[in-house]
Parts: sequence; structure tokens; C-alpha cells
Amino acid sequence: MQDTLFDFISKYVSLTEDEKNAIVSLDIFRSVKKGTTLLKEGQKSKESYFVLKGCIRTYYVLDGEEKTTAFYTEMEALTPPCVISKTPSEYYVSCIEDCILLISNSDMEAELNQKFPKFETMCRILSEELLAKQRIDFDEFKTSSPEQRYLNLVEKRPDLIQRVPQHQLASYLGIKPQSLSRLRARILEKKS
Amino acid sequence: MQDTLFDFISKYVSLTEDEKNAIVSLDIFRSVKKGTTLLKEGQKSKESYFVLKGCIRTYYVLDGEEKTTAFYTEMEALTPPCVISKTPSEYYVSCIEDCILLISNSDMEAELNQKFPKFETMCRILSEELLAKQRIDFDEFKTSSPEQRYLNLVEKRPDLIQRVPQHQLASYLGIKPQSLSRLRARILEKKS
DNA sequence: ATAACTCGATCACTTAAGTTAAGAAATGCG
DNA sequence: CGCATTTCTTAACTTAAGTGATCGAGTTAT
Repeated sequence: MQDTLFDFISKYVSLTEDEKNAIVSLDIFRSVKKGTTLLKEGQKSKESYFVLKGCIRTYYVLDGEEKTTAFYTEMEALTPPCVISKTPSEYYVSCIEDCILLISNSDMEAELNQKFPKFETMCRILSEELLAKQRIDFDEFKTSSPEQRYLNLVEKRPDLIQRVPQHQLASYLGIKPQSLSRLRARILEKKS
Repeated sequence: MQDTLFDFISKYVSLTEDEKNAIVSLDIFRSVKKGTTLLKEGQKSKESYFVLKGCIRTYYVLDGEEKTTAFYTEMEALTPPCVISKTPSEYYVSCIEDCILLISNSDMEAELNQKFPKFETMCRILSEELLAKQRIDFDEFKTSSPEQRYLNLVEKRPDLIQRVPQHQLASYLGIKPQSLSRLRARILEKKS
């Protein structure tokens, strides 16, 4: 599992054995059971998550309804906005599968950034890349219809359609579960 | 105008006079006329933009139709995804007002990042903040209807409604210009 | 084993957005 | 200034999403 992490890091910076050991000794690897809530609305938190195995989701509760806005799977990182803004969280984070996560603390990260320029370089590049990726996702979302968005998801993240309940997928696509059901029926109709 | 920039930077790191002079001597301040296209679809580019005055927009041309996905105004920064991915641009960037911009080059930035850790720290923090902000925007977009999105925009970016043509606002809200017109009429109806 | 709950599909109905077209108002340009 | 183009609004019609309700299958808990 550690190798998975270092393979990932090696795409951004190259670490010495000592540096790798330093990371391992931080003791931030965590096994988390399906259903565990990592962050609740209203909570303050300094934790960031990196998914080594499994899937976590972020969701809001608006008018008593869950609105799932994002999923993070293998090799994806999440720093909740509340960690950046230092305000209470607007949303929940929970595990929809048994997970192996890296859970880091922003104080710890600040220290690493100061001590190891290499680490800060990696964080900068990662943020810049994520920003660009997210921008493209947002643009695609804006410029397409629910049906196109669903087809796009089938194309690009077929795994999500298998591992995530439909009602969570629906709000991820910006629609109601009933509409997703109907839309899927419509697509099947067209194919035949 | 330079002061505006240094005021902005001072929120992230504190610069010495020498460092400020170094930035000024990079000669990256540019005046750009309304209507100027800064980046075209298919082009490769290494340029990032920081708006000191004015407004720039990003748009795709899909099926011959312009789809505006973002506006950048005073004190906002744009690094097009193509600069990060080093692939031809998927979209256009153009000025919808006379602008004063900082136009930087990614090679130049890489050099600065290497020479001045302070600069890299600022870039990291900025990217992290922008990522969190954009995440919230995306989440709000997903969880609300076109009408709510419009009202939200009136609330949070009233300036955009004044300075931007409606058909550009419409695709920014993920709808057609006719729908925006209708939706506005509906809102006025309700108020009376 | 059964009761309670969750999840997805379906249906009828309502509401709003997409589409097509036309025309008025504003803007730009020769 | 006046013509052309762009921008915005309106309207009629089509299509799809929201809403509320029901049903069946699968899961969980007791």
C-alpha cells in the first residue's frame, strides 16, 4: 500500500529513502469501515484525505435531503473547503466502501511545506492540476444536458456507476433519482 | 496599478522592496483592448492571466455555438487548463472590456518558483484557495435550479449582470438565452 | 422468519427549459 | 445619419425534469 503512495508521489517529485521513511513514520495510514462519517456539517476540521483504496463521498443536507456532489476513489485527494477557509464545514464526508486512507492534518502539512521545499512543490503542482481538472469537469457539466452528463460518466467513470447507489449518482449529475431512472430507460429505448 | 498588485500579494506573503522591483522589472503589465482574443481553440499556450482591471471570459465553441463558462474580473487569476496539460486549448479566452492584465509565462513562473520559495508558497496557497472556492461554486451549481443560480448570481456577483451580455450570462448559468429572459420575467412577476 | 427500511422503477401530473421563429431595441460602422 | 448586426424579449410548441405516490425486490434488524 505504501508503494502505491510512493508510485503516485514519484510522478511529481523524487524522494530519497530517508524522505520516504519520514513520511511512513508520520503514521497517517488509516483503515476505515464502510459507512464511517469522516466529517460532519458544522464541524471544524484540519484533515485532508487521500484515497489509497475505496471510495468516499461528499454530500450536503439541504431541506432534509442529501445532495451528493463528489466521489473520491483510488489515488484521489480531498481537502474540504472548510479546512482552507477555517470555518465550520458545510458538508459531510463519508466512506461508501471499506477504505484505506491517508489522513493528514493541515498543521502537519504546513510544517512539512516549510521544512521540505520538495513537498511544497508537489502540493503546488497537485493543486494546480486539480484546479485545471476540476475546471474542465465544471465546464462540461455546464455545457451539457443531464443525459449527456450521464453518458459522459458511463464513458469516463464506469466504475462509479457500479459502485455507487443511483440516488447518490443522481444528485452528482444534478438531477433527481426519478429523473435518472427515466433517463436510463430512455437511453435503453433508443439503443433497441 | 502596481500597488493594487502588491496589496493583493501582501495577503499571502510579504515582499521586500528588492523583490517588488524584481517583479516590476519582469515587465508583465499589459493593456488590452476590449474584444481582444488572448487564446484560441487549438492553440498551445504557456500564458496565465491576472486581471488588474476589466473582465475576461472563457468560452467554448460547440456545434457552432459559443458557450461561456467563466468570467474573471479584478483580482482574479486564470491559468487555462491547456497550460497545465500542455495540450492544445479546448477554449477561447477574450476580453469583454478594456483590460489591464498581468500576463505571465509558465517557464518564467517555473524559474521564479525555483529561485524564490516565497513565490512558490504564494502559488501553492492561491491554488489551494481557488480549488476550494471553485469546488463550492461547482457544488452550488449542481444543487440548485437555473432560477436559484440566477438569484445567487444577483446576490454574489451583481456587477457581472451589469457588465456582461445576457447570452453570455445564460450559458454561464447553464441555460439558453431565451430561458434566462423568461426566468427573469418570471421573477419580476413574483415580486409584484 | 418477519417486520422495517432502503433502493430503484414506474406512473400521472406539473413545471420549466429547449426549440423555432419573429420582432423590437440597442449598438456598431461606414 | 442610417443601415446592418447584435442583443434581448416574447410567444407557441416540444421535450424533459420535478413532484408525489405506489410497488416490488433486496437488505437489515429484531
